[in-house]
Amino acid sequence: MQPLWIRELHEHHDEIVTLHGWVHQHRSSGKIQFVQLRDGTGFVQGVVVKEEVTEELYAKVSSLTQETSVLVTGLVRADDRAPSGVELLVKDLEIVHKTVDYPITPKEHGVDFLMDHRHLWIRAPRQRAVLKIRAEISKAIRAYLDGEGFTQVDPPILTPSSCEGTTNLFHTKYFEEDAYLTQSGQLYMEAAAMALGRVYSFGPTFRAEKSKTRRHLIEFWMIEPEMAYCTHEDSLKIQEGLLQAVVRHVLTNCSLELKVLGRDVTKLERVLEPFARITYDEAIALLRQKGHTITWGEDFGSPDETAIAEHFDRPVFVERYPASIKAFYMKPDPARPEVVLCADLLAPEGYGEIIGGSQRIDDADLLLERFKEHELSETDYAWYMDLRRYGSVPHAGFGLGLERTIAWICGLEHVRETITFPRLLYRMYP
RNA sequence: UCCUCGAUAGCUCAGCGGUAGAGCAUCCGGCUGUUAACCGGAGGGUCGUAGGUUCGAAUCCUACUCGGGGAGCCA
Repeated sequence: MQPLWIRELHEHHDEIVTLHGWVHQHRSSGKIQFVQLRDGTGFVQGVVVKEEVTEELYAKVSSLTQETSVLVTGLVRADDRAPSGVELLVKDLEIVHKTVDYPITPKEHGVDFLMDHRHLWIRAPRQRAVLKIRAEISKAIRAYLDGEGFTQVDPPILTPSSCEGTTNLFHTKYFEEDAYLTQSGQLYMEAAAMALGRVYSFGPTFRAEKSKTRRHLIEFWMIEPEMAYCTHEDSLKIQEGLLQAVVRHVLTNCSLELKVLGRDVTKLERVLEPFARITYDEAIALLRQKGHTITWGEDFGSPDETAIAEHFDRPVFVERYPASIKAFYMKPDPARPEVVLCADLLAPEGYGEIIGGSQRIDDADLLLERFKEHELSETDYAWYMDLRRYGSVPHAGFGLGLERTIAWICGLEHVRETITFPRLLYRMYP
């Protein structure tokens, strides 16, 4: 008999079917046994009644251990007493591989232990739910951007130098030359936008920072859209539309997973309303009002960002920062050159910055000036200057942090659970 | 790099100067509707490592190792 997936069971009530999967849990009550079976698509309970099966089958089921892989044949029937509403009355069972001493028991475990067993931990219902939602979020991001006329472009991962010149990069050799793992594909995406109009990258990014907080990974994924003939305002509309589409997609397609995670969906539903917006100036005033000591021209610290985000029940754009604390390529506000046309999007509930974006400098002379101010090599960036020499246009773009977005939507304590095998400070195993 | 907390049974922890404990997991027995099942029994430990104080150290002190949370940096 061709095995079915558990997610297909609802179409096979009162039929004899075969499932293939793993024993998630096993309970015995003397003359009746319950086997929780999982196959990656869902969970279902198998029931074995002693007086209805052979002694041999009953004994075989008695010997089942957690995570033993099995083929199970039985009758599908609805039963309110079963956790999923449907259960399988077991008629036959074949052990594919017997598991002995599975390390992750159905009790509490510490983070260190779980991370050491990440390759097994991902089998747990909560972890499965997060990875499932991650895949759906990725899908929704691509669907939205593709629908808005974007083309996916893949920038290089090995780069000759830093894109923004600030953070520490992972160093490696490129034959005789020095090379670094990318920390952002943005500069390349600007070139791609001039070729294809609207583009986005979707890939891994590396930061060799010794960050050790719930919001940081050493290796994480970023989506970097870049748009030609686009202003700061246009970019904010795309950012808002993108996140709303993502949240809407998750709410409609992942309700089971959100339930497993215990996520308060009313907080997510609020995201479908227009986002809050505040300028850097207003944010400084707000922080001083809340008792933070900060003066105009200083960058926000982590506690500052949290305080701003907590003030709103939706994501909030903080825009127009002082030019002096932002990246060299950001375009000054023509009405107020001391600030730049940029915005960071802070997620609600303390999940921090999930988007950073700006309109880029399109004037060659101004960009050259910025190179000098930041002591950047004109020869290294000659190709980037070319974009302002040959048909320069107003353009803007942003970077969306995938893992922070997932952590926020799933309501997780830490970004490390949003990726299958997180690369963390002092942790590269497994 | 800095601040802070921690390391005791396979796992989660209690014990905080006087012979090493519990729950879960494992094994054995019982139970016909379990939902992290329940009930009874058994096995299981150089208390992270190295020094020091003390009649006596898991417990106090020092250093180191490993890890958690945070700062800075950022998505």
